[in-house]
Amino acid sequence: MRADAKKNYDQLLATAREVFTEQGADASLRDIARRAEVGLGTLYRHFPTREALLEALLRSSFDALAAKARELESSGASDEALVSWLQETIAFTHEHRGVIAPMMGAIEDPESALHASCVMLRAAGASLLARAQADGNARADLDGSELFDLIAALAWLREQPSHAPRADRLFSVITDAVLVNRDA
Amino acid sequence: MRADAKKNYDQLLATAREVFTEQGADASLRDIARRAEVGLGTLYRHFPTREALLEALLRSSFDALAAKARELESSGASDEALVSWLQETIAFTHEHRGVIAPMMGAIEDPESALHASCVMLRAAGASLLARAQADGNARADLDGSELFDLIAALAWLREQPSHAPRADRLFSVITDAVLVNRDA
DNA sequence: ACCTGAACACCGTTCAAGT
DNA sequence: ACCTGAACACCGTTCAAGT
Repeated sequence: MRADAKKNYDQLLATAREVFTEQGADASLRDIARRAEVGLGTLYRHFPTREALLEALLRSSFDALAAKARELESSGASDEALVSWLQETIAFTHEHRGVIAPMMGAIEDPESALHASCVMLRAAGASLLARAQADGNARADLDGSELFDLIAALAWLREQPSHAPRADRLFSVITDAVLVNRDA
Repeated sequence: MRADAKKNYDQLLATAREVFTEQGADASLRDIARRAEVGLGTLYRHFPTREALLEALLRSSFDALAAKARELESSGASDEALVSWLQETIAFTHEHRGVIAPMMGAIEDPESALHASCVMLRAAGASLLARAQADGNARADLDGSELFDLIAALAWLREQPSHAPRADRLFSVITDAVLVNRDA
């Protein structure tokens, strides 16, 4: 990449991070180009879709969540491992308001720039779920897609201001539904 | 209301119903005015906000859901009553794609035209939940707001195309979480 | 090889001018 | 009393013209 191109690329990413943090992942791309002091066409060539920009911005976070899952797989209790990972994943989406809707769109669209990351995330969750199920700690009749749906639902809820005071409560209601209640 | 005003009002509502059904509750208001063959200003005077238009369109459905809840309250099993009502409520939102987000925004915003309907819906669910709790059929540590959150989460999931094949499964996972599992 | 911004086709919302 | 649509301030996306 030419030096000036690289500079624009980096500047766009840094500005996108700022603007998405302020306004959510559906912020105006025009505004990002403007604040990055870069032509609108430059943004579109580096990042042909909003998903491509999100992917470049969030790739390392996706990787970190996948790494965390691998790490947790060889940790103590399989149910606690699953719950911690769910918590971290929800926290990640919460830090990036508006990202769960494109992720949900991307998971079954191989053309989306977010597809691979979402599939990886679903697989990471599926592994932790499988271990918990093998231990008898999680409902046997759930799969990775359903876990991903539950994550998405919780993530979307957390984006709703009216839901905020109940976010932690609902998280535990849903995780209770995933885990086998060993006190029963 | 003057006769011509009434005619425009009705025409707008009928067209909005069509367009929202085709494109979801976030469809273009301009498009609705155009297809209703009415000036854009006329739409805005009759319905100052998108919420006002949705409210006029859906009021009877909200009333029907509240009536259904009252009816179910004096029916057989309290757990089955709650589940049927949840099912009908989710089906309603599914018929009106895009409506759950403004509803979630309206529930804590008294200025929203959808506020009263949403509060009514939450109260209707809360009644059925309270009866199921009194019978020992539902988790005691849930309230109407949390039930509304769960409804919203399921409704949002159902709007996601990728989720479609798992909609019924996830519904039962969530209702299992609400109901006390009497086989345990 | 890369950048720019005008151009196009849309929005939501307001409001002066009309009937 | 009500209606209309131009006007304004935005979008996303493309692409001819520049360096």
